[in-house]
Amino acid sequence: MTSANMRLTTQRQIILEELAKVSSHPTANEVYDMVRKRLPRIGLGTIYRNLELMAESGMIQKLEIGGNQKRFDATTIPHHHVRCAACGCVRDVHIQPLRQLDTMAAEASGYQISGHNIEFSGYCRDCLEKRRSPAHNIDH
Amino acid sequence: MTSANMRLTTQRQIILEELAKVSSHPTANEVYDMVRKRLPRIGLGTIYRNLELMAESGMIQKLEIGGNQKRFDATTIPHHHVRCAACGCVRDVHIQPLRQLDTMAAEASGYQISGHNIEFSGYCRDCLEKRRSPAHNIDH
DNA sequence: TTATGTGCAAAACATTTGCAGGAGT
DNA sequence: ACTCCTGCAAATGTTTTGCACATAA
Repeated sequence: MTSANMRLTTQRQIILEELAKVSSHPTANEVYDMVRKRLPRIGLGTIYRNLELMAESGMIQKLEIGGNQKRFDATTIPHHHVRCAACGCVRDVHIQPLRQLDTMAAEASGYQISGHNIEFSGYCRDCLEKRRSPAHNIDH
Repeated sequence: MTSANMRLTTQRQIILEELAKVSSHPTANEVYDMVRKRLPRIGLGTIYRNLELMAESGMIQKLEIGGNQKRFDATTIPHHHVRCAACGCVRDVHIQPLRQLDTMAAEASGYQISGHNIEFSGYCRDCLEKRRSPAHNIDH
């Protein structure tokens, strides 16, 4: 399935619109909740099928980052991500592409390398606040 | 649970031994199959519980890389991975640590960054062979 | 002896799929 | 009209959990 012969259904338009509204890299289920407000009868299967198809045809990105669920991103510009070790939230990290990494990896592994993505881990500002606040400072 | 008060059970010893034997970054189910040859009555739940505990206590690494299953690695030395886009196999990529990446990410995101891991994608040698061989050269 | 761990089975999730009816082109 | 797509529900695959019994310390 290419975007050329993909029908422009109401469901697809709305999924894409809702995904473009947020920068939170929602899971399929979160997209379902957003879309359901406008299309109450849509099925979760439709969400999965279309997110997958859109990712394959390059309209959106499917993120394979840590955690139990896949996440989706309307942005197709290559960039990296940081995930908060405490709350699991995901945020974009735009740093300049380092193609030399691919060369190094090709030499080190013997694979033909097509690209990479970097997942940073750390703590978001909200979770840092909570850790500093005395009420929650319970280092077991 | 820390390694200090973790009992050294037969199951744990054998899981660790079997994991250390391979460099294929097995999934929990693959570890189960390896361990079952020596402990036929072990339960899959025990495998999951112990891999998780060992990862938490730093004895092994849990890899959160693309694909549907978590993978495990007896090596605790930090390193990166490459995953074959065709067959899904995972292999180590040892390149020198680039701490400047963390600095760049901290500036770009506002998070407190504790580290990163890089997942390269590409094709392994076997899959490159198959793509070149006329018998399988069926580019749809 | 006693807290921790195990095997087993059931539950909990995330995701995929089959199918009959619906809708875009 | 003729595909392709959708909603629904059931199936699949992975991981977690409750519980009675077993075992390391």
